[in-house]
Amino acid sequence: MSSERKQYPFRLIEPKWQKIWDDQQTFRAWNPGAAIPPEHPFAQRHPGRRAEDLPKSYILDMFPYPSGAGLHVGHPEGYTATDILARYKRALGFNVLHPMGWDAFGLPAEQYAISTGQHPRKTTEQNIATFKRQIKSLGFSYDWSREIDTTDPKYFRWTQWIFLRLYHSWFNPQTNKAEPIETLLYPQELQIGPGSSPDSALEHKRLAYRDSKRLAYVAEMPVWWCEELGTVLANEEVIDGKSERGGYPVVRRAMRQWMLRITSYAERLLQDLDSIDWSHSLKEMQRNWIGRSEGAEVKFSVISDQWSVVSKQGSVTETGSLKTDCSITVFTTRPDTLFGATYMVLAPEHKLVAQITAAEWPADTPDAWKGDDKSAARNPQSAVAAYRAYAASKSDLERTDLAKEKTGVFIGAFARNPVNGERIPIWIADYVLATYGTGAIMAVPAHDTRDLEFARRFNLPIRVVVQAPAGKDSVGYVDDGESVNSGLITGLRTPEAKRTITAWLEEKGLGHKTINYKLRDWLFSRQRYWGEPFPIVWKTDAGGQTYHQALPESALPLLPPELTDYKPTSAGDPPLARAKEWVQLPDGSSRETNTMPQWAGSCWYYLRYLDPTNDQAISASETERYWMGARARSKFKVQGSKSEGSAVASNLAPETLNLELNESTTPGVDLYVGGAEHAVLHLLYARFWHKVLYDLGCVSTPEPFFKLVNQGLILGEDSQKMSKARGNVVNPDDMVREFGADALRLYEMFMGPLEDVKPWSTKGVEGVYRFLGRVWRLFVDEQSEAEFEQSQTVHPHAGAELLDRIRLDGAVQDIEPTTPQLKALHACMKKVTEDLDRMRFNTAISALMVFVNEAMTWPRKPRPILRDFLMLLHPFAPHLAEELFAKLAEAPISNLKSQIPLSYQPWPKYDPALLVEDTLELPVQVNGKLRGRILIAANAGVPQIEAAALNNEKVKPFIDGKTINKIIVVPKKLVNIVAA
RNA sequence: GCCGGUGUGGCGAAAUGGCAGACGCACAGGACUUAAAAUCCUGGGACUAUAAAAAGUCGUGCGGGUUCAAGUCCCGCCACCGGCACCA
Repeated sequence: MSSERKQYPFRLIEPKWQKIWDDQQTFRAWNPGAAIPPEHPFAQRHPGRRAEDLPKSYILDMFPYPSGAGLHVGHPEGYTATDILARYKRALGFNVLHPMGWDAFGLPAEQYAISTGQHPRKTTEQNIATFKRQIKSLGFSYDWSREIDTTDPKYFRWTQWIFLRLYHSWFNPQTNKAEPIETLLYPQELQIGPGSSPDSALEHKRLAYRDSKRLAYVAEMPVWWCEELGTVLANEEVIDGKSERGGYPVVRRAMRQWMLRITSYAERLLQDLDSIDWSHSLKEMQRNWIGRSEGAEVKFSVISDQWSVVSKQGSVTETGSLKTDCSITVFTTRPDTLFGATYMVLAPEHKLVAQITAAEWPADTPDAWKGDDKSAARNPQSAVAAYRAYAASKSDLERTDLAKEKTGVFIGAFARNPVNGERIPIWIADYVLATYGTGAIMAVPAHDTRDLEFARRFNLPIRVVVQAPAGKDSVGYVDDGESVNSGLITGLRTPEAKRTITAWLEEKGLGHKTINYKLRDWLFSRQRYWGEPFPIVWKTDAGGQTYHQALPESALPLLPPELTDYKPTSAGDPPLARAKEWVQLPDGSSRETNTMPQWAGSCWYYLRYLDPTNDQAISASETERYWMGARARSKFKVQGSKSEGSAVASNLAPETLNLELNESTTPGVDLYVGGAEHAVLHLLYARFWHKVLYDLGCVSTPEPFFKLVNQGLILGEDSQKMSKARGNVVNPDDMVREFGADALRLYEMFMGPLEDVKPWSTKGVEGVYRFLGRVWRLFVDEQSEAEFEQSQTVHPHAGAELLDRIRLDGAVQDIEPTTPQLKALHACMKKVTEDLDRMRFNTAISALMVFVNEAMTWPRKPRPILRDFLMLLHPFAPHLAEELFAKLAEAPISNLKSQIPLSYQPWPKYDPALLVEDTLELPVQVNGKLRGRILIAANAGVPQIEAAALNNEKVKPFIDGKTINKIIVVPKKLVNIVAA
């Protein structure tokens, strides 16, 4: 291709316009109250108006991690879609915020630093430079004055600030929101009586209580430690119990970790999905991740005849008989099956296991119940210890491997079923997770697949308590049915049975209704260098107890120390621990050495774009309320929900703002586009932080992203996922060099619907490139272009000024358009406008092609028509459109009155009257099959149409000799004759 | 297993319940050219039939249904893609 004649001189055109946009700051977005220079296109388009007088549109891309590999063709897909809409919205008269930045903390730069000693900042800067060059070469209309970088201390100062807000807050279940920790209410025994001064013991307890309630709190949590690599690994970096890199063994190690209390927000995160316009599948993913389930907690009392306390080493330290008041609480979604509970299972890690395990096997305990490790089967305690060691050695992945057979050990103890007093055995098994519910279950083998599998293996009783519908086996039946053999609920349908038994349990104090979530609190610390340090120090009190304390806001940003070695210490401390002078403070306290995860910076970046240089706040309140649509009360339809959502977005007084309310003003980011890989984590974390900031009055909307769209993955030409290994990676730089940025943009949008997965085709790029060439030839004079090319050969290093030698085609004239020409234009306007509103870029482009195909046949081309066409083209192919628009503007023409740049010209409005046809061609069907066509006046009446249809020569043979039962005339669509 | 999505020419794809395949790619034929490239024009779902045309039959993963009319709506399957996965 490179040897071929170029379709048009995009290599001069594209850099030319990119420079003009840069110099002019064309796409700078103005905040409320900003002084807008009168020469800026915004001021020319909207003379005398302030930024806040216009409706806003916040169009956001998921910002990239600037990797060393550079941009991928997947990136420009979403970026082009948002850029098209940003340009379209600008043309519609919106004040558009369309920013870009860098999610630049992360592992690759750190690992590169470990192996080369090069500071991650250096690598990061280089990668950002590459990404920025590549993104700029595509001509996106970003406001680069708002560029942010999560690794910039001016940025992460605020990431740390938000962490402090989390640290200084608790979740008040009464108000269902976050509040400053000062409002925390202490339980009776921790309250300070009036006038009395607290002693240090009480003060210590109060501190511990307060710390346990913070939204950011500390807990011992297991992490993966890889001895060989000398580092801690993330879950995703551990494959089958080995490190992803190098395949070295990893072990679970308990470490002190920072956690964020996202679980407090589970219900709101779930509920508020109904108020935002995200795809059905994405909402479902979030719902599944949150995993709400309603059920009951039920208490089972332990009736062990012998009990004992076992030390960590496995030896018995204490024994006795019949420990009373010891009970196990289980969570179940099926309290109606309580009568079918024939055994119980605790997670191996359950706290009560040590306490209730019997010293000796009860008489008649089958050998199979004593565990697979025969050497440990001599008594319950050694069997339990062996099983717990076995379970602990397995990775999460192995533990959840469904294919394997269920394992477990009877602990020699029994519990009493609260509904029927039955004595049932207690087991430990790793199919019960310590982290969900209460870490203990009642097993109902007849109506739970897992319990059934387990019961069959160990020969435990299976009792049917729910009658399956006729034709289905009740054993293993897990759906709703009718309760049987179940005392007071026998005969009730499942929902009723649940209610009844739960009420009964509550009355007896044996249980209560409850809601459980799969969502876990967020493990927020990483043992890494290249991340935000925690603004926390550790101190030791007089009693030798350590406790944490937040740094004051004035200490922010807290910079990471300079290091030469980025590996964790041999003791397993994070790399920051190597900087002893940084860690140890003069007052004897020491700094937290963990860092925040990469998610931290991306949790709130969309708020920083609003006011990126503000050093008093994340963003000024007025600015935040303008861009986030604090006053929006737009009614909107939410996909998949019957009710019409009403987003009353603000908890602030709207009267104080002087905003123009617009129908389409939405609360939060108007459009957020990015990959589906962030469907759960990033989008859930960001929603969580946003809600906390909302509770604390820092932001004015409960949700950050109103409308969200996932662009589909772009596959290689072989329809396989693009990867270096497969050699099917397409580099955007190559495409821009060969075909230009406009062609690349246009192709990415023409491939198919934005959200679909679709394979790349370089031939397809050539196709749209040819289309752009046809657009070019529609406008320019061939002779002058040939001269231009000659002069280019003579002056190979000449710049864009050579483009001035190209003249408009003589057929382009300032003449009255003909009716067919107007029709072609307005049909195109209608289609492109409607398709842009629905984000159907591929069909909008096809409408542009249809127009050009027709316009190519016109002997004379009216300038006003071509001018409007360029408006339609410009969001898709902005460089070419600008260049041709400039050529058109060289001579004054009727509808080019002002000097407003193309990027700020108003969007053309189509005239429906022009699209009305006088004569229509109607298809005529006989019994639903197409048989002929009639030409008929558009205003013809039904009898006239019927007559024409019946008299059509093509139709006649199919109705001759038949009875005509009915003629259906669909106005302007078709005629169907029903005959027999 | 559960949840979500998608199945339409050789390929990417279009089609408020109303002419299936717009637009593009690839392909074929033609014009221009010494020739090629580029460009321009023409063709095209499959099958039957025909010298050609006209024409007919079938056709949107499979099987049913609703309807004058179904790619589109309903019921039951199948395949593929994505997510979750012992969550009680």
